[in-house]
Amino acid sequence: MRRAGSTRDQTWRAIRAAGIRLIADHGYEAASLRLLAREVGVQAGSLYNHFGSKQEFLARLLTEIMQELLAELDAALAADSDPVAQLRAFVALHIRFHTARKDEVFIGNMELRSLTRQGFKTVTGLRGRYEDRLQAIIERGMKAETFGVPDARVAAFALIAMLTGVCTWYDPRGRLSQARLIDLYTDFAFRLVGYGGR
Amino acid sequence: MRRAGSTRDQTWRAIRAAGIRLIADHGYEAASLRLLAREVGVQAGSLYNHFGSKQEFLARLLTEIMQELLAELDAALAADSDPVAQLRAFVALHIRFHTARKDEVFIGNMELRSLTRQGFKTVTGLRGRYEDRLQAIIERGMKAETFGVPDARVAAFALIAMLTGVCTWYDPRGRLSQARLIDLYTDFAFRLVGYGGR
DNA sequence: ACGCTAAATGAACAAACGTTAGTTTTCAAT
DNA sequence: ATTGAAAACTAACGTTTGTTCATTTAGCGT
Repeated sequence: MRRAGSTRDQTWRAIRAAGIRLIADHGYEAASLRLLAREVGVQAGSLYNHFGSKQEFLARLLTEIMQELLAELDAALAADSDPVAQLRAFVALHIRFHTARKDEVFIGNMELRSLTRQGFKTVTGLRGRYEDRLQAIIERGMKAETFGVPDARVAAFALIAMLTGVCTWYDPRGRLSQARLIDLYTDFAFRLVGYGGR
Repeated sequence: MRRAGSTRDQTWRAIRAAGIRLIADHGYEAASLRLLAREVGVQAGSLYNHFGSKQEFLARLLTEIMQELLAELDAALAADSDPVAQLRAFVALHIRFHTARKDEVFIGNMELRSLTRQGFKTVTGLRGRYEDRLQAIIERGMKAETFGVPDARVAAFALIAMLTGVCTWYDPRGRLSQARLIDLYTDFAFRLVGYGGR
């Protein structure tokens, strides 16, 4: 039987939201489909109207998250091509995304190993492009002699790791507001790339 | 039957090593005891001669890892009480530990959510003490006016996240040696805390 | 208004899971 | 050399897991 007032899209959004929360809380393997179904208010078998397998579900979640992050980044970087402005935009976007949607990026970082080869390649490919964006900003800043780092690739890795760390401890009701966090980390970022004109 | 030439200690070390590798590769939930037993060369039931439950096994692994990290840190910091020397020692130890024993720290960061409340409290308690060490170094550096950061706690978090990131991409056979990494990250660390005399 | 499709149900599947129990063999101390 | 404890084996247990299937019902385009 089909339930009254249910559309494909509504149910999918509920599945997606519950899936992200459950996987973030317990991990992919420990998040059972029966538990997921209960959270959605549905039987376990019904989930297969919305995905082909649990594995495909995970791959879809992670891929979509990375695609959204990358799309938002490109939108944020389009406004200004100056490396200083772009680094500022990068930090702001990254922190905003990683605090507002911490569960999603959390599983995006944690559950890569739960993917099969194909999904893994897709998601790490997207992640690689994200890292490349930052590396390119740093390199252009060095060419313009406004930034100075000994190794642009490692600097990009160090920066992203530093920024991503917030999603492991950030608490929306905590001591620091999102805006304050962005200020702090923007400062750290410019220090890291050796930008003098702060 | 007991197997020829086997002692409690030998088997335990094999279990520990295989457990760390399997959990790092597949995650705690996905690392089954039957697979672990096969890697050790033993039957699944035999594992219960060495731990009380899978959950206790994980808690023991993570606790020991954090204890060793903390002990090595305290040993490294004992040599010199100067904040500059101590920050240098902190970075060197952290990178060395996180590259040499990357699987262990990897699960130490990833599998916290798989612990029950008690184990979780123990491990995060140790981790908190580790973070406090770094925060104390930064604060003493600020009091001496050799360091300058807007928020010592966030700076400590940012630093640790930055340094810990290496264990997600470091490859012993890759472009960068361990020594080179330490140099790079030491530089980043001093930039981050605003140390002028580099 | 009707009919087709799509979303749900509930029951069942085999496989894999953590764990326990009883038994057998080796090690180490007497 | 004998004995008691320790470490391994085999076998089985009750759950839980992801997944499938036939069936039922609601939504939507014609």
